[in-house]
Amino acid sequence: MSANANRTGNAHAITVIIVDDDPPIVQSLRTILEARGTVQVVGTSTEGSAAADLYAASRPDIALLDIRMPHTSGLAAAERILGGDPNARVVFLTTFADDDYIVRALALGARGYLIKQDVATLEGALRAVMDGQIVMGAEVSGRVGALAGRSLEGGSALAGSLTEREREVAELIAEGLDNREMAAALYLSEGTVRNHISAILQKCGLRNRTQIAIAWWR
Amino acid sequence: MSANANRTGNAHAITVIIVDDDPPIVQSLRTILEARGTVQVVGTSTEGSAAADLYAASRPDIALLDIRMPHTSGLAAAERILGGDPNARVVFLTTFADDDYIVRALALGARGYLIKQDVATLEGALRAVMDGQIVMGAEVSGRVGALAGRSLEGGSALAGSLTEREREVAELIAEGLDNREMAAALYLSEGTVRNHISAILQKCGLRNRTQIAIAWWR
DNA sequence: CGAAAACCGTGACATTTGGCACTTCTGCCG
DNA sequence: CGGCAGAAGTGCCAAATGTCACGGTTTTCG
Repeated sequence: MSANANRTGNAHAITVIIVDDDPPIVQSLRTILEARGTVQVVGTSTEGSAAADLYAASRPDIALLDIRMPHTSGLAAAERILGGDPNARVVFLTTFADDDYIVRALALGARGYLIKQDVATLEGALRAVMDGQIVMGAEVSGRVGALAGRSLEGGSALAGSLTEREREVAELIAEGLDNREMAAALYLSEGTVRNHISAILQKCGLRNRTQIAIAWWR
Repeated sequence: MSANANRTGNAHAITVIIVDDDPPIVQSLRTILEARGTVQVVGTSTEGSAAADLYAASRPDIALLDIRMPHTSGLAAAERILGGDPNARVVFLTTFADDDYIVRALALGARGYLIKQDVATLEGALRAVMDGQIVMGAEVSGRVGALAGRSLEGGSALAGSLTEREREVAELIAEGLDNREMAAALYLSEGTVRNHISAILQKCGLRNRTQIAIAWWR
């Protein structure tokens, strides 16, 4: 609202193409991106196989590609686009964090790997991409961090700053116990177990017990 | 939907601290960042060892750390900051693509890895970080792609009798998604996702989603 | 000493989850 | 053709989970 004040004198709108197999998504993305007038959608398609041609024809600043599509995946489409123009700015859109895809996406030379859902942050991300940065959605961070950690060594993102009790609770979660069982196993009340879990989630930046188990078995 | 909307404080002035061993750089960064009034530098230091205390004292939205410093490196400083607050937004600054560090930076949970030189793009990058994105300078991208090791394995310790859809759901559970996120990811209703989960639990003799995640990762 | 942190507990509360019943649509097999 | 299984959906319900705000104890450390 009060944000007005176009920061950069960069008056010209960012041109993009959108390729996503789901028509409603294409439409809503277009509407949202064009709302402020700083992004202009110069082409759309629901077919991955059409992406490269669409790119060649419209030469947008950025190509937004859904990574999961029926026939031609976003990765294949990106490969063809980048084959034709190695300086193309390809940004992938994904509905969830898939670390297998993100590695391949980055290897291909993608400039972004964003989460479709949080649409409010899309425009800012595209602007950063125009500035030459590479942008990844927050939900992907965990997976990238885990990947990076894996490629180094076992850096337990979990064990970090947990207290002894919290570590015990985390271990039991990783064994598949529910709160009642943990309370029995540790001679605690169920409420206390819950408090420990809340502390673990807060400290580790996780959202639920399943993610604790995943982090434990990295 | 990011879960870290916590105490973001709202709004328009992003508060940052700057830690860099070179005083002129600190000064010029401060000047440039504050020029527009959208970023407020609430603390600076030329000593990596002081970073964690400075962070704890000023609680900025973002900590900007030089990655190469004489005594305490930016990585060590970040470790201490993130140890105290796992949701801290740590952004590294580097003089040029020093890709050796990026892997460790990402493993630590850094939100950004930017090139000091192109200062004009800094503010936009910080804004994207505030939106929950992770931002990397373009020069760094190559190394991340090289992380492409083997992220290929996909667990199937799960009973083989699962249908395709059920397998997909199991995989997303193992990624840590909740029902709402899975529904969005698979274009299903939340109710249907639950039905699939019930089927998985029944078929595999498990009792909750956490056990599905554990089984998936062995 | 006094402050801080770990630890244990309670109770209220909202949200998430899992189970169950029942319907619809599709493609496939005998 | 009928029957069946997978997939998708709805609605309802109870249990499990996570958060918050407390109060209490003990230990650690400056």
